[in-house]
Amino acid sequence: MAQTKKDDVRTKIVESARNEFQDHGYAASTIRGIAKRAGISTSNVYVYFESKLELLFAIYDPWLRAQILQLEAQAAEIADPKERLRAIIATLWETFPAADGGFGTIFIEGLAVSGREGQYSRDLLHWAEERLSTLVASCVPQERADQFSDTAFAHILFMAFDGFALNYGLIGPSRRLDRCLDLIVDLIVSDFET
Amino acid sequence: MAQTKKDDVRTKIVESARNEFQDHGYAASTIRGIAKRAGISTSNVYVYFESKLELLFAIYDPWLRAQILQLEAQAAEIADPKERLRAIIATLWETFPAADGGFGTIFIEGLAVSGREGQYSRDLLHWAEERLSTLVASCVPQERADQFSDTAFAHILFMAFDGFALNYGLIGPSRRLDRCLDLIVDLIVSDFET
DNA sequence: CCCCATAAACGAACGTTGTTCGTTTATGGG
DNA sequence: CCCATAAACGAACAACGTTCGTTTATGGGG
Repeated sequence: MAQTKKDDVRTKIVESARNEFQDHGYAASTIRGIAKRAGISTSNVYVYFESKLELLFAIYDPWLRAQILQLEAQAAEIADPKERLRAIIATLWETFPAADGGFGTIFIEGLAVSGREGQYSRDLLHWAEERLSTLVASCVPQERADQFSDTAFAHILFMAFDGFALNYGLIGPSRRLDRCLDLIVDLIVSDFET
Repeated sequence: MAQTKKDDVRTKIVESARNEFQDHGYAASTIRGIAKRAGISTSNVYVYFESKLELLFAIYDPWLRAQILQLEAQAAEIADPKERLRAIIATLWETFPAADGGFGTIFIEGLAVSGREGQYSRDLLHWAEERLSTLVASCVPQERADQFSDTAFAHILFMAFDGFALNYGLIGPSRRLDRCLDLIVDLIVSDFET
């Protein structure tokens, strides 16, 4: 009966927004800039996305899920549990904040700026913590398995990810991160060494 | 030779800003609202503070320092090391984000929104981590003292504080926090029990 | 004690922003 | 081949942080 929403327009908006966010961060990116880069009018963006924040989620959700799945694949190839655990946490605290132009950082920025509606990100966070928890459990010595039977540790890791991502955006790569990784890994699998 | 900046005007601005931030958060607070509440004109705020972000720092810096000093006093009265450690981390992850209308949360929000100039907050973060590190060291068993001789653990605690503060602002108090506290404390002083 | 240079204080304005509105234009089912 | 419908558009709205030009109060020098 009328025009229909076109997948290629939606894709163009998403791609344009991803580039703008990576170039300028969330707050400094404008809907006008995103629309211009996509080759459409400013107001037409709102035909496809309700708000700037929803646009960010549309990019971040699949991005994080892909990152987690990729992390699982990489971890599976590391035989030593201690080494594997270190790689997992290093990915979360070091790689993610810096990856793809600091995208982890940009999402945290967007959440802090626009957010007052937790429900959006809650499902994603739970999913990610569940996967991360399973991953961590595979690195923990048997006698401590019961301590890691729920998602509490993964929750702590993710909360700290928020902090590292924020700091990465404000200051840049942390020089103390290696020491933090050594410490947290030692706290968990030190029994293997002694 | 002319009018001088008046301490009571400056104080009124700070008090007004503190109330506005607590009522509406950082991004939703306006300079106009702060000025009106302080009983002065909008532009006069800029005679006393360079920007909205600097105004936030002027409030947050002494606030955090006072909170840390108060934490030190409270911790000193807890004899049992394990209990003391739990109280310290609980204060950082649970009390701080919620205290004074979520002020810890509001600062993280402000940093994420306006921040591109890490130097401002860097000194404060280092100071806080130094104090926190000393505090934590007093709870750690002797045989693990070398692991806690630097600020790495305090840094992790603060990074996670960022996450908990952010989540408190977006979702509200975490129900899983007790489990996280149990876990992190057990990881550090479990030797005392077994 | 009285100026007056100076800077606080002010109202208006600037340049942006995210978002909405009214209109035009393209299109897919009858 | 229509035409109701919704995509697409340009202009406008309301609100923001910040700046500007002017007015007004004041503290040190005569």
